Amino acid sequence: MLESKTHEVTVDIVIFTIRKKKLEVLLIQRGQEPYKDKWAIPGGFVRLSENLDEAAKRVLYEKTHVKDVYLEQLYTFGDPYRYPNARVITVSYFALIRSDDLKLESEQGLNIQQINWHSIYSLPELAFDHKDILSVAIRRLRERLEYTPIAHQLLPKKFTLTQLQKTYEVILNTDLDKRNFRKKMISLGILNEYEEFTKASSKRPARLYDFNEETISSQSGFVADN
Amino acid sequence: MLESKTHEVTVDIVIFTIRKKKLEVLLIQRGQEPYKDKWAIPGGFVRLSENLDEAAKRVLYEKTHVKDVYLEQLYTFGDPYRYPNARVITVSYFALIRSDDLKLESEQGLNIQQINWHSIYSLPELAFDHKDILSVAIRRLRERLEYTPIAHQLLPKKFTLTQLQKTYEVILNTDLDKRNFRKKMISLGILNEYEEFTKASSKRPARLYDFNEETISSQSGFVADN
DNA sequence: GCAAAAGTGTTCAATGTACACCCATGC
DNA sequence: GCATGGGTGTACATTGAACACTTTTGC
Repeated sequence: MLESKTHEVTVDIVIFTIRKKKLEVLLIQRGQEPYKDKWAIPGGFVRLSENLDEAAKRVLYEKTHVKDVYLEQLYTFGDPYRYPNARVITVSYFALIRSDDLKLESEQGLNIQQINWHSIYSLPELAFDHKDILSVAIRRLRERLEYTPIAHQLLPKKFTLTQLQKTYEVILNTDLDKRNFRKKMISLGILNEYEEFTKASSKRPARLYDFNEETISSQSGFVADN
Repeated sequence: MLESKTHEVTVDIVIFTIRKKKLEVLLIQRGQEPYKDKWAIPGGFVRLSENLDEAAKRVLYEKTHVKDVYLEQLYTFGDPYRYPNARVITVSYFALIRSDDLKLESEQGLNIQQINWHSIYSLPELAFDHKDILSVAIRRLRERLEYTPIAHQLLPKKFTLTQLQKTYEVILNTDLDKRNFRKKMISLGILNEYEEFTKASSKRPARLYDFNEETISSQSGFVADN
């Protein structure tokens, strides 16, 4: 029934970004069987010489050419039938990137048919058990957002409180109260406030902030980042 | 440097209990190299025919002869050098059992040298990266305790609020206020109150409670339990 | 002067924390 | 009657939620 005699181990990486005011995930359309033409979370085999975080980092780089991003291990999927005709155990990760850091499509080269962002609310049919992986990823992302400053991974170095709030709203898929949100963020003491302002677009300039350093570095309980 | 050409996949299971008013973990003393005589978390290879939860359940059963316990996947460790001369990727789990469900030592048979409970505060030297696995497990256990009724896995079917509180205190390694603890637990609405009382040991009898069914079954977000 | 987004405080409810005494039983 | 653990309530501080108007700018 199973053709392979060994376990193969892959990493699959759920790559999130915010684009067009939506939470989107990067998917690749498969060029061959199984699940030809279905969309899949980017992944690849773990090499014998690398650890899991390194494998995830490498695969992420191969697919997106971005480095230095938030990467966190999620969960390991190993149902014997998740992958037809082989025993493939996959260690899933999630990553956050700024979508404009990524020069998609263009230099992606040859045999990848399609690589594209998809809103998490209108997903195509996914290959394998990737729907499960994605739902674990979304849950974890939202959890992290509440307790850690990961939002900084999706924002420019300096940002306005409104930008920050929009990021939270998009990820959590709710509206937040402006005053309460600002009060909360400021009281957390994780932001630096600058005397710089957006120079404007026909409205009142907004003050710029960033996350302070200690906050960012302490965020990584189980993060492979560097 | 690495002898193996393939990944081997194991599950390692951090098995907790409360014994002698301490949080303890089940360890096995290794009989051969590598790490001969060092203590290790129980584990075993994942068979091609079984999924990860099943593998964990099986290994747990083989080592302890207990079934129907709380089991939750923790994290996957895959450093190429974590296991000498082989590439062994391990999916870690944690489990909770009532220590008196386990008839240790006796019928454990032949070639296991030693299997024993160890307080998490006075651990022997551990093999491999098992210290890391254990610290992830402890963190996760404490997290779960705050949000889910896993404590019922460590208690008799019916228990007193004092027993419940002691369980929390031992796991969290803090003292809790009796009145606040009771108020909190009762206000959560997850307990059933009985008209039964401990018949006593020279003090006032205590009322018995249990966790209500829905609570217990909904606890398993990512639990392999049955 | 007006459109558009930035910025700001108070009230109320809910939740968490600190804390000390009486109760029921077995001996 | 006393030792042992069981059981209970109140006051205060902290946190989260609801809510509307003024400010600054570019045009």
